[in-house]
Amino acid sequence: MPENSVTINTVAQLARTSKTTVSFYLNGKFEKMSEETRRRIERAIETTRYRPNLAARCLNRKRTKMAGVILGDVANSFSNQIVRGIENITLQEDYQIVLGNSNYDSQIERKYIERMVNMGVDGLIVQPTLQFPDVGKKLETLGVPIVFLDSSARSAANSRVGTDSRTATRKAAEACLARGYEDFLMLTADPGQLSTRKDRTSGISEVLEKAGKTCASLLLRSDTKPDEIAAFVTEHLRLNRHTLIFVPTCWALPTVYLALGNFRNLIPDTVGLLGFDNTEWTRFSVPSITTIVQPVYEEGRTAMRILSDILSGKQEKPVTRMLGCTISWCESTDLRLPGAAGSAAI
Amino acid sequence: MPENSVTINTVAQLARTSKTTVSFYLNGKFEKMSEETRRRIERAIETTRYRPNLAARCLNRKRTKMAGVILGDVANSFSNQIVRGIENITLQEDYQIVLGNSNYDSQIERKYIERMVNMGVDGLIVQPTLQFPDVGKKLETLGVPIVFLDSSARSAANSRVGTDSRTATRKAAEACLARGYEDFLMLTADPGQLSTRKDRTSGISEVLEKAGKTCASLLLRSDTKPDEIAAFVTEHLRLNRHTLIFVPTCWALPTVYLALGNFRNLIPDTVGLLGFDNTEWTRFSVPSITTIVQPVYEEGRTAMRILSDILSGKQEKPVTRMLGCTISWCESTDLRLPGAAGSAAI
DNA sequence: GAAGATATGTAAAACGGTTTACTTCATGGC
DNA sequence: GCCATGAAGTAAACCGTTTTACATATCTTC
Repeated sequence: MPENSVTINTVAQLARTSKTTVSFYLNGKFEKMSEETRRRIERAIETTRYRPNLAARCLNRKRTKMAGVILGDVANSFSNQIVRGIENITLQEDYQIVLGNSNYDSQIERKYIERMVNMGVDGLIVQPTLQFPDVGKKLETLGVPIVFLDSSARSAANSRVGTDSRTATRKAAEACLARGYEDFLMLTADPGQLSTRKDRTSGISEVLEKAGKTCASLLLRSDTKPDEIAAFVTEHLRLNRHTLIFVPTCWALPTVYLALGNFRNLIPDTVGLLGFDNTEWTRFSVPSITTIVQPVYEEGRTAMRILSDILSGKQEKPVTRMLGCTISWCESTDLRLPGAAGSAAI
Repeated sequence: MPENSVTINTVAQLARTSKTTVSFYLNGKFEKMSEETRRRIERAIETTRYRPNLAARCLNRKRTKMAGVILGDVANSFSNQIVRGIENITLQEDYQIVLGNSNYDSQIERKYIERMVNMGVDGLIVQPTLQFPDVGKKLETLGVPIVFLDSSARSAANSRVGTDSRTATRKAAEACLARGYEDFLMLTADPGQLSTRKDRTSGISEVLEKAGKTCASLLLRSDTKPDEIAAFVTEHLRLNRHTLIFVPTCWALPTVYLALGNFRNLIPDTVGLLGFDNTEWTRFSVPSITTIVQPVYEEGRTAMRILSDILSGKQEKPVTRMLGCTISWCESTDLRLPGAAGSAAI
């Protein structure tokens, strides 16, 4: 028998009381209960090893203490820090995480949202796919609060947690200008509708415009080969110098780094490299790579904290919270010119 | 109202039939139903946007289609590949993942196991903490099947999925001997009770014994500083040459790599470096690092496959399945001597 | 045309809790 | 001695499904 056959009735019987009273006990309503009865129930629970069946509880209760978390790819470094952050709060607030992987596919995403709502999650934390905002109208009819990660989609029904990558990018670009880089080259994936991606590029455009400079760029696809990048960069460097290569798309950084093979010895003096999201290898590669760092763990914590506050009634309306980024200065941007070394909050 | 107020009764009413029939429909038992009725139910479900309440379903059904997954640290590269592998199966088999992070703490682990069983998960996949096997006797009374990851704990109640790192280590050591490394140095954390860690070191000892060699070693703690390692290695290299440094503890590899700063130019000619678990940075660092690779994604898939088979009755008894490792040959072991290049299954 | 057999369907009892509405008893005040 | 109050406790309804056991109508078969 997979099911534990000791129910609230078993306990009530053993404690010589009613299941109502046991239920009260379980929910911490001790007022209507004598010291004596309480102890009998306690003993009965202990000897029977009784554990309440959560499904039954969910049935006529509002809350299941489950939080649905739907991410594009649970395996990448963004996601796993997010999950850790969420977990940090759920553990102390007694929630359970139900995990879904949308694989950046809005069909699967929708499927997961439906299933999770049906199984009774109290709320959702979702890193939405591109298409999601279109479905936004349905959010109000969803019935549960939802927190979006890194999305610009607003509605009356959803909270948001994001990072201010625009400011960070601007500061980084300014600092690099100050360090002596004169020319900028952007290697990036098509930002498409993704506002968070646009922020990263617009932050840099803003600075360059102010400095009266322009910025060459190459659009990367997920299947762009290192050779293609290398050719483009070679051609670019034939005409320019003191170039800062900016790679705002974090999954593209390894490919770019590989493509730069022949230029590595030019880093950081002739060519600088600025990426997004530090990982083990950006720190340990030689040269190590300067990156703009999003506070991902904190983002997860914030998202779950918001959800928890909404569910407990502490927070009435949907919230938007933007977190500041950090710049992790490493060897790939010229350290020998004046400027901060190490990590800097902005 | 957070709850969707359209129930099976709403549908039954609209379809002018009984909720029993609707329930049958929902569970695919069409035999007892006229074409006509079926269509009416279909339409009613569609117009009401009815979605069955999973909690109610769980109540008197054996299965909740939830699988509990408890890992030491959901954020590391081992875990997230595991989760991806599990997710790959759950998606097609219609299970939901309920995630827990034990933080390698057996108290938290136990708490999660209890909570998950109470909430009705059909089965568990657990990367057990060291202390867990002691609690092993309780497994039989748990009521749900459990699959252990990378653990030697056997009982009549649990299945296991692991990787054969011993064979892989042996093969790698043999290959390195053949490539000309004469001296071996092991930098490792205390294996303690962890049999999977012991396998990694015993694999190498076996080979060296056969070759009539011994192996110096330094025990690393989680707080060992790079300087300390550097000093030890310097001293060792003063007396030895053609040394292969073997780091079987994957979290220690970056620290060791950092500590080897001054010796990096000696790699791979004078000093070789062999690690465990390839990651982005072991591939992209210069020189890139040869590692023994566990098929982690496949491990996750296998674990969930086993669980699913047990739950569906396809599999009667607990299973143990060991997966073969791979060696990812990179620049840090002398490639210019004869031997395979690239990745090799063993 | 009576006796199954078959097709179609349903009422009611689970499932294991929570919540509501009600009871009983003791106490105190006047 | 009567009423109000509060303390301690419980029976029964309810949550939304599944499942069991039974009902009815139609079709075969002899």
